[in-house]
Amino acid sequence: MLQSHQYLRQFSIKPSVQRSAVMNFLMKNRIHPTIDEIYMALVPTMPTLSKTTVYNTLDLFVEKGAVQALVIDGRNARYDVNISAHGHFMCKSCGKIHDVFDLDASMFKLPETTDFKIDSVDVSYFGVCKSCQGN
Amino acid sequence: MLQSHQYLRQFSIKPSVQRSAVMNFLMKNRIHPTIDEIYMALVPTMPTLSKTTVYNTLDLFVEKGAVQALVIDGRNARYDVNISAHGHFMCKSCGKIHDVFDLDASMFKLPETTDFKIDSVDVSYFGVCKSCQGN
DNA sequence: TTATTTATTGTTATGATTACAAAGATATAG
DNA sequence: CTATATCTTTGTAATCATAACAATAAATAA
Ligand SMILES: [Mn+2]
Ligand SMILES: [Mn+2]
Ligand SMILES: [Zn+2]
Ligand SMILES: [Zn+2]
Repeated sequence: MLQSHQYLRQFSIKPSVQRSAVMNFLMKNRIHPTIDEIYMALVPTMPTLSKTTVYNTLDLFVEKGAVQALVIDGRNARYDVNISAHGHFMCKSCGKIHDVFDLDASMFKLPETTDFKIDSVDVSYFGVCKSCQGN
Repeated sequence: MLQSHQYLRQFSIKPSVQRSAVMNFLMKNRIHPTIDEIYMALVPTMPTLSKTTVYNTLDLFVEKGAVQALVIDGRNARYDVNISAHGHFMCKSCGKIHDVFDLDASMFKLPETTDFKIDSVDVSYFGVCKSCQGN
């Protein structure tokens, strides 16, 4: 499997200890985590880690195109190391965010409107996930 | 043109003075405003208006289905009285949000995945708008 | 080594949203 | 009409995510 520091170099990001740790977490926990979730997961083994560094790191990753930021959650920014075109589903009940891969590729085509220079597309679904439907 | 208080009654919302004013603003200013923009626009002519009331009012409108909340802006919630299926474009430079109507209807069809009970779909584009491309 | 750049940290500020209780307005029963 | 219950608005305070900023530390270049 591709190591986090190798992946970072592909995007011209110098792999510091903190950056590698954040990227490693993203690669192994593909749950679209928030800044706080990343920080809370890493700080036990990196006691000097600052949340500011997590913010800086993710901003850099997005700027360099190594991860994508999701705006599906109105409250927090969420991050996805899978930068391929795919949709997301957010459960209104448990808040978990799932990938939606079975979308037609045309979903991510740009519309005919030429007034805008479009860089990225977000396709977001909202509803109730399987395990929450029982409640 | 449909009056705001008539529109509210269609969604079983009692039209108080504040609610009608907020809805009237949304109907006449289809710019996907934030809570703060709505409050700032109304408070000069309604000096006792509370921002809490604007929050409560928009929450009620969304709950009753009279407006849709957009998550395209990571910072603020934005509201749209146009509840038909259409996409949005956000300019990274000026922050303005434009409607994208020329999307195929299939964009808003639900995917084959049956594990999720899907209530709504958001299609959001990000980039630079025409007038900001000159800079 | 020394100077310069880059990365990380901690503190503080800002701004959006929520929680909650009090006050005011409206509707309804008697 | 008047009392009572319900709905609506208001104000304050708390919470929480994020940004700004300066100080420290580490890495790199000269
Ligand atoms: Mn994903
Ligand atoms: Mn719109
Ligand atoms: Zn769920
Ligand atoms: Zn613009």
